[in-house]
Amino acid sequence: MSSSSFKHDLFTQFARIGKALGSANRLKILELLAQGERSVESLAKASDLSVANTSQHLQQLRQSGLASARKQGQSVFYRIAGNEVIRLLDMLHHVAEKNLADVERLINTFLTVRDSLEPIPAKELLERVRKGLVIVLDVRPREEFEAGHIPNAVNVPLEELEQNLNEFSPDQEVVAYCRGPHCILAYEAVARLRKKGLKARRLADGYPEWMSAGLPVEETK
Amino acid sequence: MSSSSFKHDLFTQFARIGKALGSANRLKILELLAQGERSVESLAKASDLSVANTSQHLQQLRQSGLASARKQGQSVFYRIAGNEVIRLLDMLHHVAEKNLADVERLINTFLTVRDSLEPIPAKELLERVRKGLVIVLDVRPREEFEAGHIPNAVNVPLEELEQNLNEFSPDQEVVAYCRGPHCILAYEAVARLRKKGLKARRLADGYPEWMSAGLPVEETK
DNA sequence: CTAATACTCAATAGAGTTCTTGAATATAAG
DNA sequence: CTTATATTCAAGAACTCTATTGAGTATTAG
Repeated sequence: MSSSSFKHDLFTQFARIGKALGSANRLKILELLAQGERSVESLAKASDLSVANTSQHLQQLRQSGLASARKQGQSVFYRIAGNEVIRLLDMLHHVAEKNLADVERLINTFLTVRDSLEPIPAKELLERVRKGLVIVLDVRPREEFEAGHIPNAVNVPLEELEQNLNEFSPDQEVVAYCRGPHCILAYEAVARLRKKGLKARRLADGYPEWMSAGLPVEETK
Repeated sequence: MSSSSFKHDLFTQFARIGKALGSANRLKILELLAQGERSVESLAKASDLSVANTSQHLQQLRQSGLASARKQGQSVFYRIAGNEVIRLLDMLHHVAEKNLADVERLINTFLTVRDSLEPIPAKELLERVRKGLVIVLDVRPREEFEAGHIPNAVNVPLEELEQNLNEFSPDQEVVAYCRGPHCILAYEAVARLRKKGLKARRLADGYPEWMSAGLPVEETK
């Protein structure tokens, strides 16, 4: 059957992508790329790898169709190849949270206070926003925020959160969200806010889910 | 920052799943599992690997949370860990089709006749079914078919297609579908039908998309 | 033109993965 | 109790992947 060779070739191609997802360092880099375009050096610094090593990982990501690159001057800027890659990463997180006991444990121990950990559902958030009870924090990159966000949300990309921590009052509850329901940015924002003694929670879903649930949306023009 | 160790641990866990997806043979096995529960020996035969090797791959799939197992008598039956795994695989196919030129080329050369290759959109199919112009072929496993399918569709799981090829008349157009829009089962069904000289096309989307588009659905009780 | 910067390339040691082989274990059948 | 069947385990050869090192290339700044 000639189909078996076709199938084998096809699976070999799929495996290229799988392989690219099979290294913690590469996933770390992808996560950074998902926050926006970045140069090799900046990625190397942020992921704590040597420049040469980072460059090699980036080339693998490019060859497996997960990232693409643009040269400007002496710098090369890499970015996520498309939205489908972000959805693939989200599914990866989802499967990990659901099927790997270690992951659930990790997340729980990191977010220390167990009982206030529950993510807030979209509908509940909407009511509380209307009543002015919570500040909604959007930790996605600026461009994504501007393309559409939850009404009255404040945009503080994760990188800038540290510098803006003082802007939040300790009495006000903060609800953070980002892309998917498994987006690590939101987890991390919550963790950092809590460390500063703030009341912080996560939105149960991310922006795509909010949008496709038909909930109100605001755009920056 | 203690968060960096947390993040590293988390990515290491995610990478376990990535690694599991990073082998053509393991993906082949997963694809078989996606068609239904199977024993180690049967998987070994179907994927043309030694039993010991298959067993090792299956253990990796289990440890990475992609598959689970059940022992019955002297056999061990493995199955896909959950629906989220099927969606993960679908996203993997999607990214591959979209971002790897090799994959598009492969699919096109396999489905030989380029001009009749276009998948049929859901709405068009619905009309043609009403007029009795096409046979709709559901190649998913029996249980999934019974849980819900396109009205008047015929269920022939891919494994049984070869034996039932004579049931189709050469004048009747056949439209095959399965799970997601990137499900390989449908591609393969179309290829096999065409090889027999039948007029075969693929539905542009899979059953989940058909359902969530609010199109009519039939159940076997 | 020279130096500095940003990145890639090539070679390589060490670690990890794959597949094979043969033995070990568990269950069922005679 | 013995044998057959289905699966797993363990060890090892061949191969692939990762991170490091130092050199090489391209672009900009002085």
